[in-house]
Amino acid sequence: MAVTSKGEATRAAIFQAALDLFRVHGYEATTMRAIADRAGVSLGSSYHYYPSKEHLILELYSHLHVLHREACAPVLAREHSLAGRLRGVLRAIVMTCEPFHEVAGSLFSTVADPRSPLNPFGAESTAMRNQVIGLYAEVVRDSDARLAADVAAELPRLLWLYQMGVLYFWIMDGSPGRLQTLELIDETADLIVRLVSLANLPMLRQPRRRALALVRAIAGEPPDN
Amino acid sequence: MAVTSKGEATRAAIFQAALDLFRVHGYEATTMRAIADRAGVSLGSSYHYYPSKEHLILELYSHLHVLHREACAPVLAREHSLAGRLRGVLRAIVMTCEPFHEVAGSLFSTVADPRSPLNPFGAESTAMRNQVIGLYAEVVRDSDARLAADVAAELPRLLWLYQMGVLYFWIMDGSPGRLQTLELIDETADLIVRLVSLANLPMLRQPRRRALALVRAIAGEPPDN
DNA sequence: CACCTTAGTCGAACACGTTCAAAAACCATT
DNA sequence: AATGGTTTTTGAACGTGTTCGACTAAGGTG
Repeated sequence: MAVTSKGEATRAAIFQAALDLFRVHGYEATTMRAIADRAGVSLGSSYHYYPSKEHLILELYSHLHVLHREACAPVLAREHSLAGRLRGVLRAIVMTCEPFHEVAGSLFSTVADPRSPLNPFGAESTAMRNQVIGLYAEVVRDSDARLAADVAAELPRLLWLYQMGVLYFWIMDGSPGRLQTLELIDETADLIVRLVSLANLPMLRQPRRRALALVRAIAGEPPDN
Repeated sequence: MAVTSKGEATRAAIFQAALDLFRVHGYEATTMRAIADRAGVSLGSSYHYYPSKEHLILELYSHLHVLHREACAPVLAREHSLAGRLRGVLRAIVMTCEPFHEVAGSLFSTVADPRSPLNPFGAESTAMRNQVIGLYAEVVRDSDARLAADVAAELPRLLWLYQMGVLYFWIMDGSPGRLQTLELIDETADLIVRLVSLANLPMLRQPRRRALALVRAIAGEPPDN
């Protein structure tokens, strides 16, 4: 779509204009005509670089993922408790996405559609999914928590799912300063760590085995990293 | 919106036309003009009865909810174990919605948007939400499971959330006969009952309290039924 | 330099959801 | 029957995302 450096510059200008307008007016109130105007190009040109308005969100999506990894790095280097690492990573994602809170709803509903190539569960986003799961594998691996091997094996995938739940909660969260989301993160991160470390209790052993078997059966080894 | 019986008939015709077209072409590919045409009314009339295209989905929802309640009745009358009742209700919802499986994806992504008036967590769907939560209250109340009072109080709401998770899984499920979803239901229903009945263990008491407090803090008493 | 290919640009036109003011049909009351 | 108010219906607009065919600019090739 953008082959020459001139094309690349135009593409960047369109994305930047969209970003600015999204921030100020939100996603829906921002028209493609306004984006084109601000970028100094014609309406048609915008569609030369981005096949649809939603594709501008997609660009934002990968943009945010990079920022998130950067935001995570310090806390992952510093913190060693599993709960602390989890909290840190989740807080980081909320902070990173905060400027786009209003846009996030549209992003989510776009991506939630099973037919969307960007659906987090779909085949086409395996790479991105594995990156995020890999992040949580790192969260688990370098923590000082002592976990059973079978739990440790499936935990990253489950934490990835957990992150998606938290993000959806955040999208819906209208509380000032997004305090509800922060409370949710603090409480659930703690709860998860507590439950995971209790998983060795004799009484929990059988449910744990079946639960993990279910996760394996569904998420399957085939598309594994 | 529909005061006279004639109005009621028109409203029904529009809904029926929408249903037919949704089934065949899906939600997005169905235009309001096509619906109006098929119903034999003008475009404007459709908007007299349904403020927006999305409101047709809402009607479909309550339509399906009625069918679901009917499909549930036998198993709820017969079955007394909590796990059996849960399984029954969830299988029933999957069966009921099956004719709309292909459409469900676009419906979901439309409804998942926080700005949509149909968002399940939003204010406008409180009535529908409480109906479903009420169904799960019935599932819990008339079962022979012995639950702590605090757990029993929050469980219906949590089961409603669980149902939404299962439904999203079902939407994504492309397996023949939807067998994966059925397996998920069987396993998780069992797992939930097991965990809930273990909630009285001394070691689980404190996490349980905090978890329930969190649910209360977030779902809140204010918009309670 | 002339030519050709391709990337980039443009803006008019289209389709669809939605709005609105006015017409028509309907119904109760006089 | 006539009147007045309410419900229902209509179709022409409007705004917006998207498409498309044509034009321009740039760069390589003989």
